[in-house]
Amino acid sequence: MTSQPAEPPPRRGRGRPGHDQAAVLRAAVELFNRKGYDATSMGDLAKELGLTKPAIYHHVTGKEQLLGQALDDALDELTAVVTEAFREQAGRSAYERLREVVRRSVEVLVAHQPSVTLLLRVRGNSEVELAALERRRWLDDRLAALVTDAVAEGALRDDVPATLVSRLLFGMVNSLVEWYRPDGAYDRAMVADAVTAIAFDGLARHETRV
Amino acid sequence: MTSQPAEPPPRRGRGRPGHDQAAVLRAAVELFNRKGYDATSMGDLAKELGLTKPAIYHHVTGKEQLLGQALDDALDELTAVVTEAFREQAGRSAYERLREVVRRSVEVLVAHQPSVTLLLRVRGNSEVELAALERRRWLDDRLAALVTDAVAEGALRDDVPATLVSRLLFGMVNSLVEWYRPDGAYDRAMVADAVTAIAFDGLARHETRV
DNA sequence: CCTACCGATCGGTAGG
DNA sequence: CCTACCGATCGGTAGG
Repeated sequence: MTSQPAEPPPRRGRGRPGHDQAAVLRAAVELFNRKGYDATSMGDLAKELGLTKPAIYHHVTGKEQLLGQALDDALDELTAVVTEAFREQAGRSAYERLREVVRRSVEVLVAHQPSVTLLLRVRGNSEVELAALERRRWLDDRLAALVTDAVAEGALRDDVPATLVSRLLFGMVNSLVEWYRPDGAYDRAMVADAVTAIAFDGLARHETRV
Repeated sequence: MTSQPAEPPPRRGRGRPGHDQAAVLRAAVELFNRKGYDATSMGDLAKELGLTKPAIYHHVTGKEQLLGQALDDALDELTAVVTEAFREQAGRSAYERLREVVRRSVEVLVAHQPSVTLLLRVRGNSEVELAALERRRWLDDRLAALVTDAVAEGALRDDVPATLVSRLLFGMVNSLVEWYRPDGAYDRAMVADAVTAIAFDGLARHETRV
């Protein structure tokens, strides 16, 4: 091994277009989602960016760092939604807070779809993935607690266990990442309305609603 | 390709424990789900079975064949559910057929959870995966058509586009594979009831139901 | 000659 | 940012 100067500052006005770290991350996340993390090689990423493989390592320290940054992005956004529901909405009923969490979660899913998609596919194959799973578990526990509170208030049906309700509700919300496309037929607000309506009122036509 | 005698009967009383093709497949699917297909090596599978890697090739022709068999299993089961809804239930309303499809889908998901989980994670990275995606798309189209019919009957709400309803409904159903465990707290019928109740009637408590 | 394997290694490619 | 490579490991197969 030869010693090597660490990270020269990015030159302007010379050399190639100048991809920055964010552009590499965006392209990486797009590929990770399209082909899967393991099936994506750093060579694939280089080709996508019009660089050589070694050139990527000028911008990022490695493949797993790219994954970690994407997972942190998704987790930070979702954590903000959940934290807010408990902190800033303390005066409202659990039912109202749950509706708000569902709506805001949908908005995060569509606004940060690529990184959230990666998060939902994490299997725990590395330290980075295990750390993400731990944060995700914390979120799931908070959401389940909110559902339990809403059932206890009498706002939600009590003929199904609250943990099961929570899993199915957020299973539906999370399924958005499988098909939602920002340039598709449905805009953000429309999807949020549809999810909230179907989740809380069901998809059957009712004669009377409360 | 060379012609080949199909499946010799398993010998008893001599040689090693005698893993058969089905046992290798079961172990492979379990590993594919736990670690991901690409992250699972044939060496991992060999270790799990207590064999050497070359020994696996006595039972199966390769890694991708294992994936293909699992995907076919899931697709065959789901295709049967959908086909039956159109063929054997022609006299019933679309709404009734849709409810039945949801219930039967839940049952297939929990009975064939490992292979269905693999199916839902396919990205199209190979011929085997592309073929599976094509069959899956056929299923999704049939299900969407059934939802459209149920809306046209007036049985389902018409304030949300039918394609969106279909995606959210089966997104919830499919999310089962993320957490359902056969040895867990919920049995098959309980989960099927919960999904159907929440999907069609919603999770809010209503004063009146139709 | 069969089966059920083993120790060793093939040609290629991964991340770095 | 490239050419030239590394240690390791991949899926799959050789002879015995």
